[in-house]
Amino acid sequence: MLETIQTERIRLASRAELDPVKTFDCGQCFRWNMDGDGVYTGVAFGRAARVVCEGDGVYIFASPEDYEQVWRDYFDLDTDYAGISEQFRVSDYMSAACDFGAGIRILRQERWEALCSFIISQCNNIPRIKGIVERLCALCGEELEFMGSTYRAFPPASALARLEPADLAPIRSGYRAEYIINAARAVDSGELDLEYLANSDIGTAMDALLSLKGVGRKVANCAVLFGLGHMEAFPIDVWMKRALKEHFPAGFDPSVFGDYAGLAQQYIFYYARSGGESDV
DNA sequence: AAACAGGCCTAAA
DNA sequence: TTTAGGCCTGTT
Repeated sequence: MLETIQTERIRLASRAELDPVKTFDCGQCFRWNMDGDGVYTGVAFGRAARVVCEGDGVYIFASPEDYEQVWRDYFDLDTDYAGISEQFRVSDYMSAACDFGAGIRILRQERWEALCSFIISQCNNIPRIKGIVERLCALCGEELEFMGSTYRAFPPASALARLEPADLAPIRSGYRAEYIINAARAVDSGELDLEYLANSDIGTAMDALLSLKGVGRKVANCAVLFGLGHMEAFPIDVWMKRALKEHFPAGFDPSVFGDYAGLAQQYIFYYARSGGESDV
């Protein structure tokens, strides 16, 4: 009998500050699922939680300990996104993107989970990425109980380092299996120190990640932005390429958006993906 | 049925 | 330094 975790309902933020739908469905994370009418349940850092909207507030069901140790930081609640995004409004298009994406928060995800998830993401769409990640967790993630259901933690690098690529056949990740195992071994052996890279400059972190087989510029940028907390990272995928070409025809340098360029990237990306970019 | 996907790798100019 | 083709699996 597992011990029951005492969950409480804790206010996270206003809905203006944190929009769960945008935040969980903008493509940055893969383990939050809508259970119905705006209720999301997810797992991160080996803890499960449920996020709900009520009135103009967003609340989380979690233990107070988990809130302090995990969720407060995870949702980046001490950062003023609205204030920061003022400097992104360099054009009508950017203003529209900022307004459209208002409420998105860059989740401060687990380092290894972010790296591994974005290795999986290459040449895949979100439903398939989520499917592969769930099967990976089912294969070797630790079980946890939360509000009457069983969930699985994301497997640590050490658990995957022991496996061979062929062992990942059940998760159907295709040619990415080799990349996953290889990266897990690099992390597990200490050859790739993600904590160190989270605390070094972004260039150092990028160079280290790019040395991994199966990690190119796009995946590395996502890993440093979503997993290592380097908010100036600016991942450019096919959607971003299209949007930037159309709205910054003279060329584009992410550094114009400063230390939080990654947030600007999410606004542009989310806006482009929802098809609103042709309006301006 | 064949092409293409929220890249990356290798080989070859 | 840029480009083409292949890669697992899944969907259209």
